[in-house]
Amino acid sequence: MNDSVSTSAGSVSLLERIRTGEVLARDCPSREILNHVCSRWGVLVLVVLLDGMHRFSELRRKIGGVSEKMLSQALQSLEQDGFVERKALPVVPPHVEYRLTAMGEEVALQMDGLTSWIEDNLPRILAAREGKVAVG
Amino acid sequence: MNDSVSTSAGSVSLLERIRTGEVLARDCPSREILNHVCSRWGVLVLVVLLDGMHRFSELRRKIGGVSEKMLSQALQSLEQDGFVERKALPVVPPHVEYRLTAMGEEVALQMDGLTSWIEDNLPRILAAREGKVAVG
DNA sequence: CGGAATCCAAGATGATACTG
DNA sequence: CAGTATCATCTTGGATTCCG
Repeated sequence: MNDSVSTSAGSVSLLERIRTGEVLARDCPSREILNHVCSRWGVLVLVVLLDGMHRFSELRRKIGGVSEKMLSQALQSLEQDGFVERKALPVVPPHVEYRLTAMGEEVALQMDGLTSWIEDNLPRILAAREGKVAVG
Repeated sequence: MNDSVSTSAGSVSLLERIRTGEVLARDCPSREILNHVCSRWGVLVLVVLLDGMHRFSELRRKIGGVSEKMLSQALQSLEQDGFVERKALPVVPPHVEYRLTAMGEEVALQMDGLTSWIEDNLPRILAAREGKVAVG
């Protein structure tokens, strides 16, 4: 369905709203970016890369449970969005380095704030959950 | 090994050992919480509720593109984690209110930081993308 | 080593219809 | 109004295999 916009005589066009980057608008490109950085593996990649350059297999080892395919996919999304820089050295065996761009470090700090908060408050959260679902 | 530090927290420098802690462990419950608040609709629900109490259909109207089912599901996850409080008034027609708990407001602030950053930097991000995906 | 390609299972998502 | 139930579909995720 169409959502709000253009109510009064004021000519607030859809394009203008999109240009300002409204995550609540279904057609805004920011939704896609949000999904990339918030994706199951994307957020973890960002947090790990805050620690500096990593090679593919280092990332894979640090991020518990990620498959090669998913890691590769997450890295590609983040690289396309300009958050991660990929440098492949022309050697044998292959040597590829991943690191955050300046912009990537900014988002990564946001995600680190989130993951840190969750880790710090995990006991509180789990306690709240027990009180809700336990009844059975 | 690198960091065997776990929950002592407090005196450990953030930038020195960028938490390779809980969220990176595949079996840690924090992963599930992370996925709830980072889910496609969960993050938007949190951000909207930062504005105060909302009814179901108000949320649905504000969050462009969400279906009833997905909104309902996101709200249930967030309620279970103790981030959202649901109050159903016994009237006809039904009247249900959703609002953030104290804990929910804390996470919501984190997510708001993220979404705001994305909105503010969308032009930069899209520009970076153009340079990558565009013509070969 | 660092992927890409393929196949398949599982889960997310959405439109529709229905209920209290 | 605020959901739930159902079914069809699209996307994720993982294991395997192959390549430079």
